[in-house]
Amino acid sequence: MATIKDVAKEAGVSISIVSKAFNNYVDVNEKTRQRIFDIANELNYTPNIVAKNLSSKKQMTVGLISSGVLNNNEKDNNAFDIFKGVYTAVSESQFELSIYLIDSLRQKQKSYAQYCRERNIGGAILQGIRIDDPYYKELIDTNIPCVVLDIMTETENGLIGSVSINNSDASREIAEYLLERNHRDIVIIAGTIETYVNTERMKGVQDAFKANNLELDDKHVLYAQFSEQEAYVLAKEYLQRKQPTAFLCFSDLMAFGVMKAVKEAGLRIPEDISVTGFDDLLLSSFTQPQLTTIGQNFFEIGKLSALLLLDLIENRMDEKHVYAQHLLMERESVKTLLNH
Amino acid sequence: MATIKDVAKEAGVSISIVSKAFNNYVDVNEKTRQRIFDIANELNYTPNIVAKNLSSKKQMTVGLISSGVLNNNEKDNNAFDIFKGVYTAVSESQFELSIYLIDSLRQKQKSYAQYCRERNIGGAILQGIRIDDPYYKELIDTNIPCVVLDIMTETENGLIGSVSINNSDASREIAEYLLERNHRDIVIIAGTIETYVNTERMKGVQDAFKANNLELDDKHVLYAQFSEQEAYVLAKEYLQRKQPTAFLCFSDLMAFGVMKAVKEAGLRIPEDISVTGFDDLLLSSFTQPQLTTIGQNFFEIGKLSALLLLDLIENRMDEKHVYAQHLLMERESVKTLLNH
DNA sequence: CTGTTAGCGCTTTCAG
DNA sequence: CTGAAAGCGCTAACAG
Repeated sequence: MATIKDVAKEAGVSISIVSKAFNNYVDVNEKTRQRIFDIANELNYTPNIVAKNLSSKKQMTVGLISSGVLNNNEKDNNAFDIFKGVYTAVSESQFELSIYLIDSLRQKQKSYAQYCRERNIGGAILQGIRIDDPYYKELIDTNIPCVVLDIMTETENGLIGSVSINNSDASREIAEYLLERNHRDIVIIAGTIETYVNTERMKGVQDAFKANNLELDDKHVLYAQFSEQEAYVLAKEYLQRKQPTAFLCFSDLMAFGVMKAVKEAGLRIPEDISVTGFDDLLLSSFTQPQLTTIGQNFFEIGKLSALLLLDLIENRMDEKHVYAQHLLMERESVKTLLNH
Repeated sequence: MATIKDVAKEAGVSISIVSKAFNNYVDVNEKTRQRIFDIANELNYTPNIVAKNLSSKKQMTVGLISSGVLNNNEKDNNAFDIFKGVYTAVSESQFELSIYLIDSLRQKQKSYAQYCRERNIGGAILQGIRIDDPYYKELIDTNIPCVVLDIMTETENGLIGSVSINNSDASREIAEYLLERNHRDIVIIAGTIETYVNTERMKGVQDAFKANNLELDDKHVLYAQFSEQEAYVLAKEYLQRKQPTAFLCFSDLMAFGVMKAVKEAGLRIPEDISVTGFDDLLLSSFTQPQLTTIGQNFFEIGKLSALLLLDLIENRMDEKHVYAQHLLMERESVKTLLNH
């Protein structure tokens, strides 16, 4: 393994010149630089990132801290798309990417701050983290720049950014979509209360109702913890008592559960009951019927968050929250009702 | 940021003792060790992995080099499962994981060997790599231990392992499955010729045919490059001339293409034509009809390959090729024909 | 333009 | 059991 020393010796210069040559310093004789490169090439030399990292006080790696991936529902590979987006953006920068997957099942989980300190991590992207996660708070309170996905942070630390779609807008759109089609008896399958995403989506629904001079009754809001199974159970229960014209679900996964319950109740979608989702999972275009839902581009979200993080690290960000685009994917699970 | 120095000073010992305490050396006074830990805790000290990596000559990180992930078909998230498996195994070891995603579209791609050298990588897992990849050859020729997935390596380097299902066995099984159901007019939708996986699967089919005293006609083998679209085109073409009783496909993706062609030809699956796949993608249980195929546990494959790599690195491997389990997933796309 | 020197934070002999 | 010292491969002043 050739080191900088070998190159320096072979080229008959000091190692600092070699270092400078490789770091594009201008004050290096062009001929010397060329000779150094030739020799480096010949020796198959390439600067050691680990050493570089240690000696330059700069932190050259960013972390992607992701919770719930390992024990995730296999139908949900959004995390993979986010990862690909992050990777793409980071690999085009000078930074290295380090990945830390958390798993509720895994005990010896170390604190995120410690994880970062150990690796000289200069900034992190947090995904799937709950706002009440103590490690999250701890990390935010360090001065490590962070970008969080799908949660809104409440600290006044200048180094926090966040990326998400505009959840309330998206939610309002899909609620209005149902309202325009004359649905009035809508059941909301919400996720986990007190979650940022849930709050925003709730707000969107309420806005849409208000805009139509309607009132959203609490009894029509069911909290299914973003779980397919839970949604299935709640919808099944509900259907034994009443039959709404539509279920508006805060995630596709929950919509799948609802669809199952509806079908088991002997009802047809969308003829008897309409269903909408949120996320646009891969499977959502393959359900029977295909699910009308809100599409998020997770690859893009990953990319945006990495870009935002790099901006934060270099202290030249314009805005701290960036919204990713969303799109109402109109498919087959909603029926237009007759106006009466 | 507390360093080892701070801890040493605070504890009134030399840094070498602190180092030893943290590395579980036995020759450290138990009381000293305890004091060091207490102080470290108090100071929020945690050893810096980068420095550790540099000073100890040992290589503490393994690489996952993965090709074709970024521009992959979105229906295919096997790479993600492999990744999760690798991550799981590596995170339970003392090693760090570094990921390198290649993309045919991406030019400034650096050689795998260089990638490893730059990061002090002590061993790598290669996924989605083609055997004729020049960088692959280069890496294999270094003495860096490697584990390759789904290809068989031909070098005599003692530090190469490989992991895959037993492709010829699996292929034979699914061919026999069709044969047992009295299919005799079978068209093989093969992948890319000269590919390890393809060769093995071909062998399996041939074995099954031979065992039944049948001959496989070259005219019944169509090479679709593992592409859904290509398979669709070839099957469509073929169906204009002849109508086999079954299509045996070397990947689920190609099976999807075939299914589309069959349906477009106005034929029913499996009533008119049976179809089988290979891989068991998530979608394969959601197609109409559900696809009978060979299931691979990619998470397990990832885990196995990481374990094998760690073994190789520590020079205590028993075998160089490990087979992962496969499973014939019997679903709805094959019909049993009447014996005549 | 180039070389010297002092680290980065840690591990690892080698003495004591 | 403990400490001093050399060094991992590189960067970054600071002189010249």
